[in-house]
Amino acid sequence: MHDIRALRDQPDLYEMAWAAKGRSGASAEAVQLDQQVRAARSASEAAQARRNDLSRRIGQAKAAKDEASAALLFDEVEALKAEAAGDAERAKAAEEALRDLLASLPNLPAQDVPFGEDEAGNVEVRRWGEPFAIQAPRNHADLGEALGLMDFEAAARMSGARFVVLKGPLARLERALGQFMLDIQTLEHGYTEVSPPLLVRDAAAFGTGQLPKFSEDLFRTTDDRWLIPTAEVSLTNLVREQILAAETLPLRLTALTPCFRSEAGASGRDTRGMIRQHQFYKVELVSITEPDQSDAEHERMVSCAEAVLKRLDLPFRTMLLCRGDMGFSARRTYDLEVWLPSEGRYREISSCSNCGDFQARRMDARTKSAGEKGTRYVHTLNGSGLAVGRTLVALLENYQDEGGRIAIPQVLQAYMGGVTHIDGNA
RNA sequence: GGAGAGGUGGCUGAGUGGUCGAAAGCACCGCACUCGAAAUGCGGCGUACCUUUACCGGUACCGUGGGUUCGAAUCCCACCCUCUCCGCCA
Repeated sequence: MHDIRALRDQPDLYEMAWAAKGRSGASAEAVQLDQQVRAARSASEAAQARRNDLSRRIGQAKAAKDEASAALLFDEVEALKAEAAGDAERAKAAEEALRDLLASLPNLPAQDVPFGEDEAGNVEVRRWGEPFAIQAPRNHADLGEALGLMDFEAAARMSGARFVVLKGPLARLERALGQFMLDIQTLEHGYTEVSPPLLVRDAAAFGTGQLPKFSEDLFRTTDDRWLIPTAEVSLTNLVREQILAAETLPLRLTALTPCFRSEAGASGRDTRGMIRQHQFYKVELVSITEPDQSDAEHERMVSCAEAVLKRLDLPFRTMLLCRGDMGFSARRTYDLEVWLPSEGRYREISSCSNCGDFQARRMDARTKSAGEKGTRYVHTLNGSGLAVGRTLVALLENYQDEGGRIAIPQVLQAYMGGVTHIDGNA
């Protein structure tokens, strides 16, 4: 959601950002609607003020048993009614139109976000690790199926495409990864573990920016809730409609949850394997900060996500997304991309965004300092730390040997009951 | 799922059609008293938007959205939420 006053002050700034996202003219439209809103509202309020005054005098006349004066005032009010109703209706219509428009417009990128249309415009910030030399690397789906521990067909029989069944040590590896990541974020990075609802209402999905524009990406329940596409929704909405004491910030929250995505616009993409599923586990990181702290928190969050890949010794690079490739709610986003030998390229495994006050406005989440008079909107940040399914993919592919065995990184072995390799006979 | 009770300002809580943005108490802030503190006394103390250099002023808000009325915290309807009891259930 956007601050209409800020927009009023600098319409060009907004126009530039929105034009780049195909919403050219939206800024001018909002300014115009805003003028309509305020004109109609002023007229409506003036009429209402007169009506309130007359009603008050009717009350006084009645109290004084002066029925004649009351009758005169009645007529006066009656005459006002039609006029006032028209103004009120116009004000309401314009307000709704403005609200709907503003709710549909994406966040503005931060100053330092590079220009660019799409993925190609992203900027590599740093790179860590060297891709392993693997002879004729097999992809994770082939490896998993050959091991007899990954079954897409069984999943398809009961659930359809974009689901998978993991078995035995592979199922355990998924669990191990989740626990491992959660332990790092809670024990080492100070995030508080949360076990949140996976079903949320409209208002929550609106708060983080999934609604109203992206409902087709979500699954809907029969009682009109939404399955969360990421724990970002649940964790961020923890502070909705709250006024947080400044000294309690930053809030650092993490959760390991399933995520559900319809992948409506992705038909044909990544159809084979576990890269793009309707359901996957993810460890999510969310920070709630004071406005001037969010940029520093963002860098910190990225390093918290990177730490997991480093610990697993998986080569990755960190990308600063360009304007065209950023999501709806973000003002700056870093993606972590892990090396996938079978594809010979880096693929997204984490996305860390600073949303500024964009989500906070939609949720009405504010902060207040001790001596301070008013309140300010908090800043919200979210990041994957990491996507468990894709990390499993990366592990399989990067740790395979010629025989199709998978080595378990040392840091995970404790979580795997001491298992050092997965070879299918386990 | 059935039956019932209830949602009022930071908190407790009064208010069943007219000057109610809302009593009172607590909390908080200022002043007085005091060497200081406590106690006491006096005063102040909601939010958002509009207008204004400022002062003043206006509008809205008593869970949410509609409705009745000249006028709604108060009456009517729908919904949301909380609590109690019963039923069912991991």
